[in-house]
Amino acid sequence: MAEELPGSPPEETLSLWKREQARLKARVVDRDTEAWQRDPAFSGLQRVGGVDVSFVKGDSVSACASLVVLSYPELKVVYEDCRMVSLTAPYVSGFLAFREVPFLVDAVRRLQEKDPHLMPQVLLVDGNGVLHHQGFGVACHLGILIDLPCIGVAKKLLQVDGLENNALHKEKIRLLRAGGDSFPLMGGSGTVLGMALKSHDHSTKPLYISVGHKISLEAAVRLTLVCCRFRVPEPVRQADIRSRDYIRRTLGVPGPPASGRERFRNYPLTSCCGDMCSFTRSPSYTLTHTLFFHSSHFG
DNA sequence: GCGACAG
DNA sequence: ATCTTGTCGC
Repeated sequence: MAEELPGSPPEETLSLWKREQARLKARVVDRDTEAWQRDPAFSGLQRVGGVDVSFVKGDSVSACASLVVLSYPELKVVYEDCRMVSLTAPYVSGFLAFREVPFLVDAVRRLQEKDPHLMPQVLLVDGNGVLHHQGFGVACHLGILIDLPCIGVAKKLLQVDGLENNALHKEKIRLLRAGGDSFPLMGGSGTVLGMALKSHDHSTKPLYISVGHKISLEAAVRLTLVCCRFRVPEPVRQADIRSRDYIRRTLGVPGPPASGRERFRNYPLTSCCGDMCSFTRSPSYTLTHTLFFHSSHFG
């Protein structure tokens, strides 16, 4: 049975979360640390990872966390890990990591134990890096916890530090001509927090790229671009597709194939997900994740 | 009451 | 995030 998730955490919890973000933020490295990152052709780069969490319709707790690893430059999937999980924290803008990151860390840990030679050299994360309220989005958070280069790839502009999706911003987007065109996202302090990137010649909406950990913004944008067959870079796109498929296979098609709108009529989700989840976490999300964070570092 | 709101 | 079918276009 799925636990109830509060609509919004108490102010005290948000305060703890902010303090944790501030503490971990000091460890972020926003420059290139690997040789391949400075190479014009990324020679030396062989594996790029992508992570995502997809949700079960009508259930705020059940989700599928996925990690995929793609070969570079072929962009073929060489590793996939999908897992049903029970989320313990609600979604709060600015605190996405506290909802999703524990399960992503678990996935990376499983890879480390099962196929360490397939460990990606960089991870593309669905969400922001330093382009964030506290300068510490989910891509930074994950990067710090697993000590791997991470890139924040957001599909919508997070309006922080004076950044606004206003008429001027939309005009700048309109002026992006070809795939690869971009413009900097300057925060109020004059710092470049990220880049708006047209990832495809015929894509209207840009991607919002920011540094997660152990990579420069320039390399992050350049790598994202070479991973794009479509608007969303292939590692993130494959993680998304496969996690959604996993949910469909697991919860959506228990019986003979039905047709039309008959297929996904509110199946009893809770019965099956209890068995699927090997993680049973504390019902309270107040301190659980913070404690979990301390105990997780390797590599 | 109104706008904002990564996933 | 998710709800949604076909359809127009390269």
